[in-house]
Amino acid sequence: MRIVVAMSGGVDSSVAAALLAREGHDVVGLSMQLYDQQQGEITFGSCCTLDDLYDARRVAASIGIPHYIVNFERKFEEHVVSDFVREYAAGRTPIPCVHCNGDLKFASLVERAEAFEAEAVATGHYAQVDLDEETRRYRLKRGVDPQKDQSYFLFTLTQAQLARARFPVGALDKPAVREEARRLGLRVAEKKDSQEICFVAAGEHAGFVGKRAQIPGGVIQDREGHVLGRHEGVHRFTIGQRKGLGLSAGVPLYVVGIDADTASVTVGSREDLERTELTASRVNWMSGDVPAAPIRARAQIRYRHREALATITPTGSDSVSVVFDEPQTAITPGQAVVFYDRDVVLGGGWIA
RNA sequence: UGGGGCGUGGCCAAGCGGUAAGGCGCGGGACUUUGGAUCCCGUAUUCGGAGGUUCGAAUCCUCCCGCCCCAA
Repeated sequence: MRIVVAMSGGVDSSVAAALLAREGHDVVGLSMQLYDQQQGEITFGSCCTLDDLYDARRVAASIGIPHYIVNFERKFEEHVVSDFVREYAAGRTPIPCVHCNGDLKFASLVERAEAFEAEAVATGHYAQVDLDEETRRYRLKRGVDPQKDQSYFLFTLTQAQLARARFPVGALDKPAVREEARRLGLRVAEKKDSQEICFVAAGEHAGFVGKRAQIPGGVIQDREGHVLGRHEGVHRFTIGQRKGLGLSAGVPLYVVGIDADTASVTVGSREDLERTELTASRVNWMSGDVPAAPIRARAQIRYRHREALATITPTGSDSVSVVFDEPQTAITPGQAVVFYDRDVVLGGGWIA
């Protein structure tokens, strides 16, 4: 079977490609060029740089598969970067990785795959897919390694995309992946895990957004409306944030509310961050139909959040109301809420 | 200028004769394919200023400076 592998230049996708090749598949490596490497405008983050493309190329060569670099600069700008800026400007906190996965890797890349007459698209995500024999639906499941599971970032995938998706490292844990990389002699075996937003250097995202959007400053207030200080734009904050407020009080202060319309940021105590309910829109019930009645499931409100039991009530074809059994800390608009039945992703949506 | 109170690191604050707690903030690290959180480490040779008492003072005394409250 011909399979296209999205190679980022990291260990995971490198091993994914190697495993598929070893299984005898006709593997084609594709790497996405996401931004013009020549323009000094972007301060580079930790992945998808020229060095990473080079690593991907070298890995492809060493495992004996063809490798191509596809130019996704425009798509990346359209789907990932512009959304990132728009969301922050609106006082929400975006997850660029979800768009990168859904809109690029599993949408645009699938199109490219067709040009290569490939039947499937593989990535280095820690997630699993299988076909539910009863419903004849594809199911997205958590990766075997609970520490590295990335199913949360894949909740927008459709049945058509799942049908073609392959996650070769999803059945392994990270140490096993590194071990495999070492065994294969891959140059990226000890490469550091990617982290943080790939197109923005650590700690620079506020500056990045500020350069692309005019965002007014405003006040920082407590829950009673007392002005405690000023800030230079709502894009510098997210719900639950503690650092960078420039305020001191007897107890740590956290951002508990952001209002882009009035450019105000509200702070409060840690307890003030707790909420039991949320609503989500653009919900993708990826493995089934919209439930006819409220369901009990576990909901995860951020990557690395321990999923919590909740009652999920559909309020429309793609909207839901979620009520947790226990209060959750820092439910943040712009982040995703993903529903799980054990390790199976039922669906997910965007927190309003 | 009658009475009272206070001035300790960026903020708050303990200490009240024995050689500067703690919290917040800030910096660094760990963790992490979003942001945030969390955890660990660091952060005043010095206590508004100048004298004095004392073996020894942020702590006692004197004067000065600056705030605040009450009364007129």
